[in-house]
Amino acid sequence: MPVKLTITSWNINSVRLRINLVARFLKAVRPDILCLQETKCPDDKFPLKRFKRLGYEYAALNGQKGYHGVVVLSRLPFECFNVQTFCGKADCRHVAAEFGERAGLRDPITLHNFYVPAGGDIPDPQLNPKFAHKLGFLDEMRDSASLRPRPAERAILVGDLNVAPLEHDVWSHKQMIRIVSHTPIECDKLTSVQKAGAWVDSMRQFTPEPAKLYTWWSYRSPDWLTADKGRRLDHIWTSQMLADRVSDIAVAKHYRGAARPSDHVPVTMTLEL
DNA sequence: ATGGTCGGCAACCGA
Repeated sequence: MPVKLTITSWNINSVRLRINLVARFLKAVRPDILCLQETKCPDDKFPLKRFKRLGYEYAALNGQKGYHGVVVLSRLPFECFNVQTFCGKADCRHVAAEFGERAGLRDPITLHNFYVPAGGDIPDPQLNPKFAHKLGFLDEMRDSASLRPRPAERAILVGDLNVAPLEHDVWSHKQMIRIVSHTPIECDKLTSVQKAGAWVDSMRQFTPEPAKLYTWWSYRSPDWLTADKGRRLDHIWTSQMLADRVSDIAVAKHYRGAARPSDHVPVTMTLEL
């Protein structure tokens, strides 16, 4: 009996400010699991009750005051969750939840939710410590044993990875090549993370190049829709084992046009298990 | 070539 599982990743840029927008999305799409980034909310102030009322009873929280913050919210119970830190910082940029028997799964699935550092404006690690941090973070991801699923393992990695690695993940490869998020060094490092864990890029499985594919449009462009100078900063990867179980990827671009939107839009994956 | 806009949180930092 095939079982459908849907997972959404969304950089919400303050979960408290946009709780009504999130609620609207959940009522419309009803994903089984919602992974948020940039919640900007300490765990003791997280609007758990609102999510419970919406049907999302289970939460794996990793938040902090003011900056960063990730969470996995779920309608299905998970077995356990854990967090990883990177670059010797306490930043809340990762949480992983293990879905298994309690969620009705015979074979368990590990779900990683990431918020990779944006890296500042100057694409030189010598001049810009924020860019150095981003590169170091990607190196640690590449080297992390928990991000290298065994061939038989079922794992998913989602999040705002803050890198648009492919030529058609940006509106103009030529004009973006010196802009942080699309410089060769960070694109190569993200590809190394992917290679090290043999991860499959689900979004590009469904929309191969040369089709343009974006998940983010800058707040600084009032005509974001017509200019359409987007970037694919958000990603959904699966382990080899799950790659042929992905039946759909949906980028909900219209949420960028909402009142007081996030600059990122939700990306939803459907799995047939 | 430059500046354009957000959110948190209360002067700027991070994006």
